[in-house]
Amino acid sequence: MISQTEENYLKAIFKLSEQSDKPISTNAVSKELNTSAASVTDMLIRLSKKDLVNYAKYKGATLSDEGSRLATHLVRKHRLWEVFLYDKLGFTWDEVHDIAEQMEHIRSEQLVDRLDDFLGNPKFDPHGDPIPDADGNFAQRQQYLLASLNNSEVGVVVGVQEHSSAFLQYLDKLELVLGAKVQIIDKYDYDGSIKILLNEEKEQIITNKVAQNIFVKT
Amino acid sequence: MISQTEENYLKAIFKLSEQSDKPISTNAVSKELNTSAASVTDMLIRLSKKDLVNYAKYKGATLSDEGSRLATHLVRKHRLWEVFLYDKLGFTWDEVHDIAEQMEHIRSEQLVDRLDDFLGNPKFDPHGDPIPDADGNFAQRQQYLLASLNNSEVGVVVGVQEHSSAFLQYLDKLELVLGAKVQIIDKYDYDGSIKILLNEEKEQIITNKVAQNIFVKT
DNA sequence: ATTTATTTTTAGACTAATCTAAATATTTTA
DNA sequence: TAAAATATTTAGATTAGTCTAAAAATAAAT
Ligand SMILES: [Mn+2]
Ligand SMILES: [Mn+2]
Ligand SMILES: [Mn+2]
Ligand SMILES: [Mn+2]
Repeated sequence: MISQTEENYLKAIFKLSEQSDKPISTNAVSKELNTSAASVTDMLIRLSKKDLVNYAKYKGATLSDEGSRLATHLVRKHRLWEVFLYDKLGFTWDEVHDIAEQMEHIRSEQLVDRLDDFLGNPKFDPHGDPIPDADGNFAQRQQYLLASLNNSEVGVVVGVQEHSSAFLQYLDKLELVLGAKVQIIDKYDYDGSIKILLNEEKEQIITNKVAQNIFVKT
Repeated sequence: MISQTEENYLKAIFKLSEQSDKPISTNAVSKELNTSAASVTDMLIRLSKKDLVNYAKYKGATLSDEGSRLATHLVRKHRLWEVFLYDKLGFTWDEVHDIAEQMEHIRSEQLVDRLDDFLGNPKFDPHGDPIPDADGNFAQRQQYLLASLNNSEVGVVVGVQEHSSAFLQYLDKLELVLGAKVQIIDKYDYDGSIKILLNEEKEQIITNKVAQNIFVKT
């Protein structure tokens, strides 16, 4: 049996592994989970005894096949619950994550699969992140950073890089939500800010920081 | 903050308190939760330090007002999730309890209240047990044991006393489910078994043990 | 009213998960 | 490449929750 705490460590390592190919350092995990580095070392030793991570002293950790499978399943549950909260209960996209953090730990294969069907087998969660299927396969999609588009190019918002409530609420204010159509009018070298045409009707300027955290498909 | 384990103890004491007015003994809790009596003593001391139970050595425990409030809220969550699993995901009444045991610990006031609305503010769960509202008030209903009806009396099944999967699955086979209409044809003193007319069409004999575990309204 | 049986508490130990402080490795910088 | 800075591990402690075995209290039976 694997504990909720162990699950959280696996998920953290999984998340960090998406951002880099190298083994994940003790400190990276410690920062991600707000625990001490000492605690992380302890846990990595425990997880490697269970063959869920490959760990070598001072060398960091990677997920084993089984660890990876478990982490992917957690991500599946997390994102399906986010869809449930958003689609069925009317929560906003900045509210769903914290509740899903709890719900992802519910153990019942039947529950996950029935939930998936109940929700219409969604392929993406409310933040545009892909939902792995029962076999752990993610839907892949070409997506670019909004900041990388050139003048006059058009994109549709399909995801976010940042997931903080503050950022998501700010996007609501800017009306830069999933599905929004964005055309690049001009890019200003001075501070990297970008003038866009939003949904073919409204021009506005967004900062580079915002544009660096939005994914679009073209 | 209260832990999941503490929540389970509160719920156990709450459940046992429904069956008797006296303080709940250490052994009763230990039996209910499958833990040692020593563990229960430890926990009762901890819970009484948090003013969630009133506990005196060798005298058993009762819930404080706050403990009772928390336990009722857990029951509310448990039964709402059972309705969700039954109504929305198509689980059977013998499957919902175990999953709800996990889901009842999810912490979010908003979630509970939105779920309640989503489900149409149900007053009873799939076993016919009343669901407390947000203020902790239960819908009360006159209900009798099927075994207590007299010859020719009619009742509608509205609940069960036993909640074991074995019993619930057996009731499915007998078609003695919630809503079934039952008329007493004859009661046999020899072994207490009862001949009933089910849904105005089928006669069958049920054991006293079954009749003692079914609630009907008349 | 003693003795016997049962219940409950205490004593002591264990595991999971966490922390701080100190020791040791690794990496960076000069 | 030696010194300084940073990262990681070890040592030792703490808390929640659990257990078994022994001691003490309560209840039941003779
Ligand atoms: Mn999330
Ligand atoms: Mn998400
Ligand atoms: Mn139940
Ligand atoms: Mn129920």
